[in-house]
Amino acid sequence: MERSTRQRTAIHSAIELARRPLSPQEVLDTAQAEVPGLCLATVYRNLKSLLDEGDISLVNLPGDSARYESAKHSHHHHFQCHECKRVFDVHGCPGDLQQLAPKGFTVDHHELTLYGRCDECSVEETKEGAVGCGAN
Amino acid sequence: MERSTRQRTAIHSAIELARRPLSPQEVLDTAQAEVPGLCLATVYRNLKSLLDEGDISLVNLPGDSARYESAKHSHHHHFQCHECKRVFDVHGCPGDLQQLAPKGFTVDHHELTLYGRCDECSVEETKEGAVGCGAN
DNA sequence: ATGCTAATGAGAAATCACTCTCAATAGTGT
DNA sequence: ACACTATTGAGAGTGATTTCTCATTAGCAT
Repeated sequence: MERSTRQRTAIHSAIELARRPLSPQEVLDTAQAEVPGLCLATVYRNLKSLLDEGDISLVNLPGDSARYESAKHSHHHHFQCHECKRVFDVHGCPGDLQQLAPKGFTVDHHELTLYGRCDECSVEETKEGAVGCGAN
Repeated sequence: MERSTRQRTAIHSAIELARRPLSPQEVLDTAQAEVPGLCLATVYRNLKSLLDEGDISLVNLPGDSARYESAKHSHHHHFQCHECKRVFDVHGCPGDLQQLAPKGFTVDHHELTLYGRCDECSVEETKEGAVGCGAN
C-alpha cells in the first residue's frame, strides 16, 4: 500500500502552500528546505501520484512546460509576467465562451492566459536602470 | 543577402494557404508536395527566418508544441478538438481582460484556447459506435 | 556563362522534460 | 524489534523537438 514519506509530504505541502502554480524544479527547490537530499526524480514520481489521486492539478501555459497547483482551487485563470516569468492566479472569468465557437462546435472547457507585468515588475520598470524584480 | 528558393516559397505558401496553424511536421508534409526532397531542418530554418521577418507568427497552445500561421490573420483565438486534436481559428474575443488582473498588474496580451468537439466530431459522437471523425 | 556564397539535405548532435533502473533506505503491520 | 516491500537517490536512458555540421547545390550579380 501507499506509504507516507517525508518527501511526499514536503512535495505536497510545497504545492498547497504556494499561491501560484509551481514547476517541478520550483517544487524541488521549495521542498528541499524540508528534505535536503530530495531529488527531481522523486518530485516527478510524487507529482504523478498526487495528480492521479486528485490532490493536485496540472497547469499548462502556452509554450511553457507543466506546472502544478493545489486541486482545492476553484475555476480560475493565470497571468504570466513577461519580466520575471512567474505565474499568478487570476480569479474571474469572461465566461459564456460557447458563443465564440463556430456553429456545430461544442465548448466544454477553456484556458485563458493573460500576459503583462506583475505589480512588482511594474514598479521596477518605473525606476530608471532598474534590473530584475526581486524574483530572479 | 537573402535568396528566394523553391523551398522557402513552398514553406511560406503552405502556411499562407492553411486555414489553421500548422506544426513543423505538417508544414513539411504540405510543402513536400511542391519540393519532394525537402527536409525538416530546412523547414525549421525557414520558419525561424519567416518569423524574424514577421511573415508568419508563432502559435502556442497549452501543453502542445509550436505551430505556425500566417501573420496576416488579425487578432483571434483557437479551438482544439479533444477528439481529432486539430486546431481551428476562433474569431471573436471576450476583450477587456485588464479588469480580471489583480491591481498593479498590467495586461498587454492574452491567449484564449477553447476545448471541446468540432462539428465533424460532434456528428460522429451521435452515431452509436462510431470511431474517429475523418481527421485521424 | 561564371564566380561567389547563401541555402540545402542528411545525419549527427544538442536540449529539455521526464522516466527508468537498481541498490540502499525507511515506512508499516505484526 | 523485525521483516517485508514501497520509496528513495543517483545517474543513465528515452523520446520529442530543434539545432548544428559540412559537403553539395543553386540564386543572383556581374
